[in-house]
Amino acid sequence: MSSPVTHIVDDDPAVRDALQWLLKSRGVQSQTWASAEEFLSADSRELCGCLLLDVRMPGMSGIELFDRLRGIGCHLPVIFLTGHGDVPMAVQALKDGAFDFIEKPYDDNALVDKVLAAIGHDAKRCAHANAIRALRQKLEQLTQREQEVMQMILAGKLNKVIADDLGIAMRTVEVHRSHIFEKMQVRSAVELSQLLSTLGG
Amino acid sequence: MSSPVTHIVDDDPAVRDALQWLLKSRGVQSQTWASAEEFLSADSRELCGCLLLDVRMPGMSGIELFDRLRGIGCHLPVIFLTGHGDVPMAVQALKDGAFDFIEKPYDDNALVDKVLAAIGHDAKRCAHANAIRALRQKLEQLTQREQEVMQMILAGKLNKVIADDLGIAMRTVEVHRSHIFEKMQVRSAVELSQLLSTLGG
DNA sequence: GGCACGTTTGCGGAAATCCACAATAGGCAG
DNA sequence: CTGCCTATTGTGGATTTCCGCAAACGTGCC
Repeated sequence: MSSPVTHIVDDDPAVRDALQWLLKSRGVQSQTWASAEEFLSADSRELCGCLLLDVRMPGMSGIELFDRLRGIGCHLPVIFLTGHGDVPMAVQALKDGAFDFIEKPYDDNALVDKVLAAIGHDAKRCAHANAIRALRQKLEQLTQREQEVMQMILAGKLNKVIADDLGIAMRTVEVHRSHIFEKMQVRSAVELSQLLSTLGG
Repeated sequence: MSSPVTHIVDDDPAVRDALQWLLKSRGVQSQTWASAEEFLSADSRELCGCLLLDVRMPGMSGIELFDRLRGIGCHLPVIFLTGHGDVPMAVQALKDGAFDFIEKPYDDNALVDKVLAAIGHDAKRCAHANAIRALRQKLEQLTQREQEVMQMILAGKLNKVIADDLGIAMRTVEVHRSHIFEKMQVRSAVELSQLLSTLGG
């Protein structure tokens, strides 16, 4: 897993530098982007850390970038920065899943605290995302037939019933079952069920 | 399950009446409370619907009431109303789990929409809470010993292992197992695992 | 054609689960 | 004291699961 990086998106070079300097002085790695469009061109789905986003920018606004990112499956925690934010905008942003919304001028310590909180939050998210990814990888190792059988196992059906439903011999179901457990690296149907339940959590 | 009610907490009788009238005209049941203290004395944990809360009130503020309610296990969705809200306050409220934050003067249609959204949201929460309650009720039917055995079943242990760990005969474990399935109304360890996984979801 | 892989099936046995019938023992309420 | 609940154990059998050994068939690749 990559180390957390705070991505700063602001059209003003002075602001970018000030933020980067502030974060660096507290030991927080950061990377700057001069526009929403620039950041969008990066592969943001793989990133870990957080996103410091100026609301008002020429071209694409921070809000719009936020929406776009969510649309393409990037769930990096976003902290908005704005010079003249109004309550409805802040409320909407947070309801849409923004992590925080800060008005300029900001307090250095408060901002760093929020960034650290966002990074901490994202660490959990990334860990969970990695667990999900590993699980999907295992699931993809299963053949079509094995996935069918697995569903029926999770439905609590006995091998005999599964065999009847699929119109195959019980022995075949047993073989599939064995392969499923092996590939999923579990030793019982209960473990399998618990492993899969982490997906829908 | 009780039908949803919007609880209005505001010290100004005119505001309370206006809100109640507005909601009634849209078919939304409501109940008014003249102060935070008054609402706190109600058994708010059993309520379904939402909470319209004035931020600034004599005595306990809306924000403080909100915190208190969360503290005592009331998770009714809260919509704050404020005459002169600032961004930091709105942000903090939403981060603490408030459902919405509206500035006065409010738009009637927008407010009703938000109330309806909150009520819809709470319907799901109540349904889930009821499921949890039913599950807890079943769990409480289990004796101490049965709960121990259940944990070990969920850990994927075989009856033989459970018997060894508890220092009792395998037959006894089988009896417990049977009782557990009966009381929890499931027919296999897999179903049990899935039933319990709804708790941690 | 040969080879790998997936799906299928059978045989037979070890191990585990499920269950009815039966019984002992302690705690607790009426 | 009696009845109910809980925990415990045993016997014996039906059912199910788990697994090694063996093999047949089709698809797709080299």
